[in-house]
Amino acid sequence: MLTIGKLAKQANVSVETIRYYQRIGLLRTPEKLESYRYYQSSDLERLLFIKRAKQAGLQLNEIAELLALDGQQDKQRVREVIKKRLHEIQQRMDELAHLQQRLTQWIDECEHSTAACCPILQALSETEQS
Amino acid sequence: MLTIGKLAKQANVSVETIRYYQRIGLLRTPEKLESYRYYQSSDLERLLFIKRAKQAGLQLNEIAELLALDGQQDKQRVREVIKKRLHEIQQRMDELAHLQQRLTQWIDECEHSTAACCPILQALSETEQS
DNA sequence: ATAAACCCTGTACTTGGGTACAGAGTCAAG
DNA sequence: CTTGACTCTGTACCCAAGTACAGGGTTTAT
Repeated sequence: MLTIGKLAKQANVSVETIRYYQRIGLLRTPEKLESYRYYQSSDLERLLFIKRAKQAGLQLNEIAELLALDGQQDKQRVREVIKKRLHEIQQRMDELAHLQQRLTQWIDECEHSTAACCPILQALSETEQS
Repeated sequence: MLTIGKLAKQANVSVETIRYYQRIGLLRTPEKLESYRYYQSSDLERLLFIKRAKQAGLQLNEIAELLALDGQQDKQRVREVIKKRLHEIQQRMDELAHLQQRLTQWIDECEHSTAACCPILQALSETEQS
């Protein structure tokens, strides 16, 4: 008899996480059997699917979509979901690269400047709009 | 007489944003003068500093630290703040690069596979722990 | 038989950076 | 002297993905 605590232990997630997934409709909430709810191995499999997909960088709403697709062999749609995520990842990486470049340049300038006042603070205080 | 609305317009931020910065202690809240609060050019400068630092990818708590340092010529500490941010950016980029690699590989496999069932869903359903 | 360990529901809190009101007071232009 | 645009304080809400209880009931191990 798989209670929620044992299910949590087997998937190595917290009970609260499972309840959260239930709240957002990602996992079913089984009927009560004498005041407790009992789970099946299919619930564990689904939970493990979610865990792996999360580790792969997917968001819960995307995982929900994949789970809805599962079993329908809709390869096209699966790829679309993944490609959308890839696009977002690429965008975020581009942004971060820009920030990195700017900050690195500042550090550089600051390290090689002989000015008493830090050029970083100077740059941030300059009144011209970029 | 610079009221909050005019200050907001000059810095091109919303009134609510200014009030938020006041709430978290990033901007001062001037005394009331006959029921309204009036601002000075130093408040505008500080607000613009915040805006620029934000554009440069710094977080508000880091900006608060820089503002506390400002005028003290503490170049060392300024660099430390920026370097810490750079480190976090690098970590996040590494994470994203990993996710990107994994998802790209999956897309590839899925596109070249002739299996009826999508290999992505397969991978996510496999019971072995990574 | 009792206490620890578990389960239930429901609600509030977290982070970061704000946004969105409500309800009341005030200022300025026509 | 009114009306519309502003300001004030205070509170609630947004996103994502949970975490953290409180205050009950239940089951299991000793």
